[in-house]
Amino acid sequence: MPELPEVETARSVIQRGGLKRRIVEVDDSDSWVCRPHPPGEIRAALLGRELTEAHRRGKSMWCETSGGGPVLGLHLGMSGKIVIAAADGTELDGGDYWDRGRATGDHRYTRFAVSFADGGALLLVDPRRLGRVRLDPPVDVLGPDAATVTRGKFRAALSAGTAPVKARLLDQHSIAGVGNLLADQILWQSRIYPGRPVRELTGPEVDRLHRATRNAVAAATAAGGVHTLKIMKFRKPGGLCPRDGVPMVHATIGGRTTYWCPRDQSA
DNA sequence: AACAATGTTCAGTC
DNA sequence: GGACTGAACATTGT
Repeated sequence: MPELPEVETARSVIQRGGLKRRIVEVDDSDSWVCRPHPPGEIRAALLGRELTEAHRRGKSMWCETSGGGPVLGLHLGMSGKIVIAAADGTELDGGDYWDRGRATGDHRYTRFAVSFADGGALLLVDPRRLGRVRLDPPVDVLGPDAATVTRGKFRAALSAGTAPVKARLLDQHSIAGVGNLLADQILWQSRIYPGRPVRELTGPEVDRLHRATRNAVAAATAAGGVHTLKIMKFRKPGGLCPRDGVPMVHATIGGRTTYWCPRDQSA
């Protein structure tokens, strides 16, 4: 589920409801999600502290903690979401594709939990268990955030190499935050073939990609998630490009299923 | 039952 | 060492 827009929603939920509450219990028993920390290590580092600030870069989130405590890194993986619960049982929900239609309060897939002194909690709910919780995560290795990347930084990230442009857009070290669906939207909006080597892109094409990236991220964030992107309506078998009515085609590019319009995104 | 899934990482190759 | 590719990871839904 989560690309940059969903992660930003989750960060906002933590910022709004998860800060300044004393931590009295932590369930870090899932040693896969909490790797490389052994069970109890994250718990011991957080007990008695508060989360004081929630940050995000690309798809990575992290929270500062009080009293000179460690940074708590949170990653939603392929299917995670953050739930903030209040003592009275009400929930602030970071939103989740996988939970649409499912009763609220269904936390069968909780993989990590922080309980607060006021009776509330912060939960990482993640059916596919590819999310991750760790202390002091490395965030400096990420590229510039896709929501705010400047034209100059964007040009630099796409200036050299032979990788398909879609693979480069998905590379979190180059640009942080673009996932499979955003990438298809960005390339379709820019009318560029996803398999084109970045080295062959012209200056105007790179600038189109930059504008499309900023636009797609802003639009999806405002509308509530990447599932609201225009391309979702025709990014499927039998889908027709709304610009010219041609059937979309698909193949694996950059290691991921990719849809494009063979008419105006020609190789 | 087989396959794909909105993500990351690691081993292998050039 | 750097760039790049494809498989692996854990689990669920179609």
